Amino acid sequence: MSQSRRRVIPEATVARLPVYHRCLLQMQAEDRLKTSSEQLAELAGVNAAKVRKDLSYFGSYGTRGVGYDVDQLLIEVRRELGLTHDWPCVIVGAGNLGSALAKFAGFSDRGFSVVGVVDIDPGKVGQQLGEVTVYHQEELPALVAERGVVIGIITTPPAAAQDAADTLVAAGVRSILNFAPTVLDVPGGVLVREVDVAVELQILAFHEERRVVASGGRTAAPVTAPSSGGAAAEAAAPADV
Amino acid sequence: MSQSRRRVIPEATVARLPVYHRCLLQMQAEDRLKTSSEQLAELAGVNAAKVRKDLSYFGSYGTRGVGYDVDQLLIEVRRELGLTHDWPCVIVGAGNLGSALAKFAGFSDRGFSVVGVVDIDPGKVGQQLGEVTVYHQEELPALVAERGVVIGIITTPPAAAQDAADTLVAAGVRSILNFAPTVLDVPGGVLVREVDVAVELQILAFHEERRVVASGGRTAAPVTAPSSGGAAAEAAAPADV
DNA sequence: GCGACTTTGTGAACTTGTGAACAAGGGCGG
DNA sequence: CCGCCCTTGTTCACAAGTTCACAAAGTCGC
Repeated sequence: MSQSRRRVIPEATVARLPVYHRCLLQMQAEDRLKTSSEQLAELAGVNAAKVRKDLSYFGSYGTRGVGYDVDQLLIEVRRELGLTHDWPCVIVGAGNLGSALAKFAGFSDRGFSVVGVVDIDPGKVGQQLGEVTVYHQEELPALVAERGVVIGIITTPPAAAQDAADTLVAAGVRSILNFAPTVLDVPGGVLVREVDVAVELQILAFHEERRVVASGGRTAAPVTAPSSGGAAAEAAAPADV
Repeated sequence: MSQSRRRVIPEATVARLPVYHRCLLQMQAEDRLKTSSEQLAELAGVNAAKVRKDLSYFGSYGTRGVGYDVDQLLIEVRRELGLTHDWPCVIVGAGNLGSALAKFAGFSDRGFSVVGVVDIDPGKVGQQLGEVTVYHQEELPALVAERGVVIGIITTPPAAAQDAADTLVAAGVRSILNFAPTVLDVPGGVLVREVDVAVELQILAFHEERRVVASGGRTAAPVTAPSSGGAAAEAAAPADV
């Protein structure tokens, strides 16, 4: 009980931890040894109080009057995010996006390794995408079992996404990152995160449209669309009207 | 005043509108004429009450006892999202991801057209990515001005992202979709949405890690990580324990 | 050593978002 | 033409998340 008392980290905080992690990595790369909630907030684009509260959820080791030790905080955040070990992922769908992600080195250095790409098209099987090989989708269960895959990334066309999800779930994968524009129907216990580029564009379009209406066609009117919905960020600088 | 009375749509609702839009498109494709908040909720993976409340914000035309007319609702949602006209976009960064997005047809049919890709690498200039040509980044202002670009999509490496954003802003773009893992510093009035694959994976990893801890290593324990942060979705089906 | 200064950690108000419950209102059968 | 039934639109209470403000706690200069 004593160890699980702090163990209720709000989702909103969880979503920000990776950003802090990234900022801390950057600081470490710049040989910065100490930092403050103020600095971290600046870099992460959030409020300083929020940073402190977020960090306090897992009992962080800052020193009052001084700040945080970059290395130590990084270790804490990394542990909290489970980045102390490697996470094997599999990509379902070897189309444009799947290929791009497979070749992309951007998250292999952050604890995630793509152990394989699968596709239902036999013509794509055997292809080499960066350092990753394309297998047939039928081999997915074997891949999951042998390589200990825990996270599945769906980059199929929407019509094939549900099937991809079913295959992943059947193979034992319970964390899915879905790039296909479909709401997946998965059994309880399976966590899905949706990333839909079109949705993001439409949200931008909404505000853009609103902007024109609100300003009567002017071009430099500041919008008032505060960050929400997970990924929005509106610059807080004073408008230069 | 009478027309701007309803004009306060919460961000959370805005983020869901594109999903409803997608579901309605699907219904229309299936020649379904009428629908209910219940059906729409099922398809969109949300609560029925939420659907009704969301739709009521822009004074929707449902009929009590009957439901919503698919075509009409689609028109309303489309207007609200500003999808009645085309949104010209430009992609900055012709790497793996930028190329994939340029070739991707997935949002051209939803009102967004990529009018060009720009890069700082002269070696990439002139390439053809699907139906889009790669230009030099210096030509971005001209592209924006001539083609009326309103949305910029950044797919550069993180180190180049801020420069890309500055270039876009200088060219007059005020809506940016940022795929680079960096928090952008933009002037007031510019809206940025961040999409970071690594962040998404890390959020999944967090819950996966937590799952192991919570269940003592069991494999089928349902997590309790309700949707939040914009893109999370946990299956609500009863766990088959 | 001691006081002033700095920055954390947190309690509490406040805002935003959600889910349930229900009254209002329109269609349909008789 | 009337009443029943169904689904919307809305209200309300609660949950989640954010921001402020300040006490606790540490360091540094003198």
